[in-house]
Amino acid sequence: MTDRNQTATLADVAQAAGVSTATVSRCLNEPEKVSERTRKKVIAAVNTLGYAPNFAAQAMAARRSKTLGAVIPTMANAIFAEGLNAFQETVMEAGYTLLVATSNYDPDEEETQIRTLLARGAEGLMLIGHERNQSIKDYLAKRNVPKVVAWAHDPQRVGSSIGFDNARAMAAIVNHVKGLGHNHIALIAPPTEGNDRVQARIAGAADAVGHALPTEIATYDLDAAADAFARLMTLSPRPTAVLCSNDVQAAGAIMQARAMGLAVPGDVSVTGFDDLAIARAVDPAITTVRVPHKRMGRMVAEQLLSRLAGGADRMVELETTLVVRGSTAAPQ
Amino acid sequence: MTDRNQTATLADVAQAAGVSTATVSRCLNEPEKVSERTRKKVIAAVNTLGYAPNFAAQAMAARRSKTLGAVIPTMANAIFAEGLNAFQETVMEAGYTLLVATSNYDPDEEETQIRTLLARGAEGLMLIGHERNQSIKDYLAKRNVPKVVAWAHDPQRVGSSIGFDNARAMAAIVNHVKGLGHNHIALIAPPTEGNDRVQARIAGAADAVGHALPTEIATYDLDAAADAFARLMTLSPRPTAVLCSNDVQAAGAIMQARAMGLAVPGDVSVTGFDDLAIARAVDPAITTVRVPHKRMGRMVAEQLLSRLAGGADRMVELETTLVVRGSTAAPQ
DNA sequence: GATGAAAGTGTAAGCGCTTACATTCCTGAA
DNA sequence: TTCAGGAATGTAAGCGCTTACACTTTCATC
Repeated sequence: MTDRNQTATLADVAQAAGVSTATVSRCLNEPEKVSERTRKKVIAAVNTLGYAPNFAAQAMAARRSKTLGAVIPTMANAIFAEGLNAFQETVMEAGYTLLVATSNYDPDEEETQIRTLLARGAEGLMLIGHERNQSIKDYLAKRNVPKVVAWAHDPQRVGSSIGFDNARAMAAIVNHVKGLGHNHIALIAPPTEGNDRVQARIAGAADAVGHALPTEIATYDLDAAADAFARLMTLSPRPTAVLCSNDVQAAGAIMQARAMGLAVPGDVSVTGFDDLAIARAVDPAITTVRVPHKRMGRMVAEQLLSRLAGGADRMVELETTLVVRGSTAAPQ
Repeated sequence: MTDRNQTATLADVAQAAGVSTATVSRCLNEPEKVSERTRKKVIAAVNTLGYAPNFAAQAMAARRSKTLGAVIPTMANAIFAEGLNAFQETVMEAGYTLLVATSNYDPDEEETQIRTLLARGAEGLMLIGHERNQSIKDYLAKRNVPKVVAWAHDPQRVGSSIGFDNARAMAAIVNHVKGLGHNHIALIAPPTEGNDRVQARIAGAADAVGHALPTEIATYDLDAAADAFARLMTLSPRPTAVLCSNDVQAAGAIMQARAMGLAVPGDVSVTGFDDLAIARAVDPAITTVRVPHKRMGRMVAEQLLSRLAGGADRMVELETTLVVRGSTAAPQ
């Protein structure tokens, strides 16, 4: 801890330029309020000293951090990557920086991450799904932090959200499969706790067929999905269609089908969700639901910025589209 | 901007607990220095007020942020996700928080991201690869910011790095393919500018065969790789093996081969790099190089923390392993 | 040239914390 | 009982910035 990280301060720049710190600050933040002459002097000083503003000091003095936060369940698969990217881009264009945290699908972890982001000065949050601990909901309400919920749409809720109707999207898949003639349909879904998107999908599927479907729980990786698929294949009657909550799981299911010598879609149809790259990479390509991730991310950012500027809450429902590919066909 | 975000401050807690701010601060940061009695009072006050420390103020007063930064090329594919995750976990265990930024494989963008992270108080950085703008190198050197380079190992360089020998890993693939009897080998690689890992891989392949190989450049997505594969198939003699710089590209190549009616590995062998999930999801599964992402991420964090604590620079070379799967076979 | 408004600049008070140093309290040995 | 010395606490000086307010210049107008 010697003089590491020694950095020029505003005062250094001011001295070098022969002006006051106020002028330097203005020059950097509201250049139009400073005369041409002074501006040049200041900029020269900034450059020679390699001055970079200290973020903490800035945030503290101005009492706003120009920072937004996002907490997503995971970075481990691509589900959120694209939306987050679009979110980030939009946010940066507006001069804000983004703090990202992951909750690992754990409500408690999400809560601490939210608190951390807030302590770090996040002025607004993007959150995934509606469901979370009551304590953190209260906290957010009390602090009056603008937030917008993404990846979910539920007209029953209040507040800002940009998302799609998970139940309806799932129902669309079910109807497609039913339309092909399948009567023995089963589900592979990730753990439902704290995940209202998945709950909605399971419920949507049940609604569409009129009863609850046999469901195996698997985490978001190939092997877990493969195991779940194997378990489903022991049921009798054996399902002729397996609907997965995610393309990765669908890929795992297809992988396992291959290992078991079952043809897809000949012996069993498989569907995914999200339309990730992997959906087209596997053989057969996966019938899935395309979610407008990019658009969603961008709209979340816009809505959040609008809330920050005093705008009203808004709920937007985005359309999803069924993408039929080779992994589904009529049962033999 | 009314009284939004009003939050209890240290002073509020101090008043509520009937002690000084210094005591509250100590109670939170060095509890052992405070008597049992006071501690209880303070903790009670903290809870009833819902106090959370203001990060900016903390960082400013203590003149250290307990923050590390990482800038990775992209979150769009899974390449860096796993390593970053491990990095993050290790860093959090040590009580640090992590700031992540993406450069989109653009050196200039990387430079601004690094500056941003530093302005935000990052005390150390994880960077991918050795190659970057001289200006930012100078800046880091001048500010004496501890950094460790990941994903690359180059004995020629100085400083801390945890990585593997990209050239050697690629040579291993080439040797495997050559060993199967292939003489017409081609490459699909991402844009090489500012990406020393890819440059090393291309060079490693060239070394292993004794001459430069026909190479098509494609970004990290299925379609770009598919196009690149199609272009390679127009060469004469037609390559019997296509080595990709990444599993996603390999998946794209296989997808395209299927579309063109070419059998993999019958008509053409394909290899990948990284051993991502997708490598096992596709059919045939991809012969690839397994990189110890998790271990690497963890070691980078440890090395960075050690540097922060005054430790010395260290260069670690990790082993990679060739994983032979169905996508490679002897040429017909 | 005098005048007042507008434009440019400076002064200084914090923002919410940490921490060196000063002060007070408590303990046990003499 | 006394008192040294450690333990517990308080006081107050910043950390590097922004910004209200005060002040000085500039300049068009009369």
